Formats: sequence, C-alpha cells, structure tokens
Amino acid sequence: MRIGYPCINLSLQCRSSRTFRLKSYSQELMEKTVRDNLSCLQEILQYNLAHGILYFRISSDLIPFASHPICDFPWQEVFSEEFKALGGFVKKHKMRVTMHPDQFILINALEERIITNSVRELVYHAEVLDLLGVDLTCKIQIHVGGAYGDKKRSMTRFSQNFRELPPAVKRRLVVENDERIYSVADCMEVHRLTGIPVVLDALHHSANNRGETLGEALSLTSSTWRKRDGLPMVDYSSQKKGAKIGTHAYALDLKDFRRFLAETRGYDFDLMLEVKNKERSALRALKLVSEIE
DNA sequence: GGCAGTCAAGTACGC
DNA sequence: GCGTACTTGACTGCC
Repeated sequence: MRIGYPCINLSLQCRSSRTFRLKSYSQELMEKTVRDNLSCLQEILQYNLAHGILYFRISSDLIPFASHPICDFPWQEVFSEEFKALGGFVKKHKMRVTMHPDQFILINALEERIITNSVRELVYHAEVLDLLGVDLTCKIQIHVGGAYGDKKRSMTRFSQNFRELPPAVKRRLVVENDERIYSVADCMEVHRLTGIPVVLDALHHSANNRGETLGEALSLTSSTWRKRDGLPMVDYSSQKKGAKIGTHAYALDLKDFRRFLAETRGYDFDLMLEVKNKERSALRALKLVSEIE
C-alpha cells in the first residue's frame, strides 16, 4: 500500500497550484506561473520521497486555463524537458501520481457545450500525464456526473460519451462513487458498461450506499482494476465531527483510521488521504500502518 | 498587512 | 425561471 495526499504540501512554502484571474491572462504571466508550479511540484515530490510518501495527486491548476480558449501558450513544448525530468523522478522512485478534475467535468451532461468543455479539460489532464511519461497506473479520476432526473439514462449517456473520448483520455479515466448520487453499486454498473475501473471513496460510501459494508464495497471495486491499471485506488477521509456528512475533517482521526484498516485488511490498494492538513496526516497514517505491519 | 468578496467551468433544490 | 448552497484555495480590491 502506498499512502498519498492531494495537491498541496503545507510544510513547504511553495504551491504547485498557483493561478491568476482570467482578466490578468498574458503569455508572460502564464509562463512564469507554469514554471513556478512545475518547480514546486519537483519540490513536493522530493519532500515525498524523503518521507516515504509515494502517492500524490497533482493539482488540476498545474497549468492554469490550459483548456480555456484564451490559452495560446504552447506550454507542452516550452516545458517538455521539465515534464520529462519530473516523470523520470516519479518512475525512478516507483511513485504513483494521479489527477482529479473538479466538479465541472461532466461527460454525461445534457448540453453539448458542457461535454465539449469537459473533453478539452480531460485532454489537458491526459497531456500532463503523457508528458510526464508515466504509465497507465497513473489515472484521471472523475465522478459519473449529474442525474438530470433520470439516473439510469444518465449512466447510459456516460458510457456512450465515454466511447467517443480520445484514447489518451479513455485509457486513464476512472470513476469514483460520490456522496449523493452515484453509489458504488451505480459505479459498478458504469464499469459494466465501459470497463473502466472504480475508485472507492470510503467517506462517500458511508454517506451513499446500498447496504454494502466497506469490505464488500472494496471487494467489488477492486475487481474492476486490471493488471495494467495498477493497484486499486481508494480515497479515505475522516468525517468532520458535528458537520454535514461528507465534510472532510481537519486531521486524520486515528481511531477511525484504525477501524478503516481493520475493515479493509486483506486487500492491497493505494490510499489517498483527503484530509485538510495534507502531508501531516499522510505521515501519521504511514507511521500507523508501519507499526501494524 | 489583513480582511472580505470573488473566481472559468455545474447541478440540485426550494420557492 | 431565479437565487442559493455546495466545496475549496487562492486571487484581488479595499481599507
């Protein structure tokens, strides 16, 4: 099991997700921002290696406005060497990097415009991973999307639109269960229709399920990962006490995490800790896991 | 320097 | 049909 955290390292001063307002766009600002973001990503990966963290989610803001029509900056060519070096580092140390485009990415939308924009954004994500030169275990994780009043038809639309996606996106795309609409069982149906692997989000599962235990859900989702997809991906976060179900806690709740480990014993997977204090919780989780083993 | 409002993008829901 | 909540970190304007 590799343990990771998303996008930001709070122990470091730099951020790999610096952006700017659309109104401020210029090629110069774009170049500087991307250069700084890539340099910070290098710092983060070095920090991770030094601390035994081999799993990391790269921020979608690495290249701001990459899929926006305003972007006329050939970042792919300008920074190809930087990407190659970063990817070489990832591969050399057997790390896994993934990406998670946000809620606006909907390939089952009703409006053609939304699908077009989503595909552009997915192509950008695939470009980043391809430029790094990392293998197909490095995934792009999205949710199934909206229900639009008819979940079944919306799932069918997902699978139909999935078939039309560029191969570079298709081979990296995975779906994650969400806390309101698409449960693990729904994602399994999407898997049946498309063949794509399912990421299990443990907290979402606790809020939205059909009675499966966590272990049963993990057994189901694990079966969707082929050898070339790598180990199954699992997202875990502690529920913030007293807050709405699904709200991420500030720090890892060790008691809850122990229970999670007990419930998932016997399965191997890579674990993404979606906790606000980021790498600090990842380090505590690593320590706990090594003590148990 | 600090704070509050706002930011490319969407859906769901209540009125 | 319209406004608002959802979630999140960072930018931006204002004091």
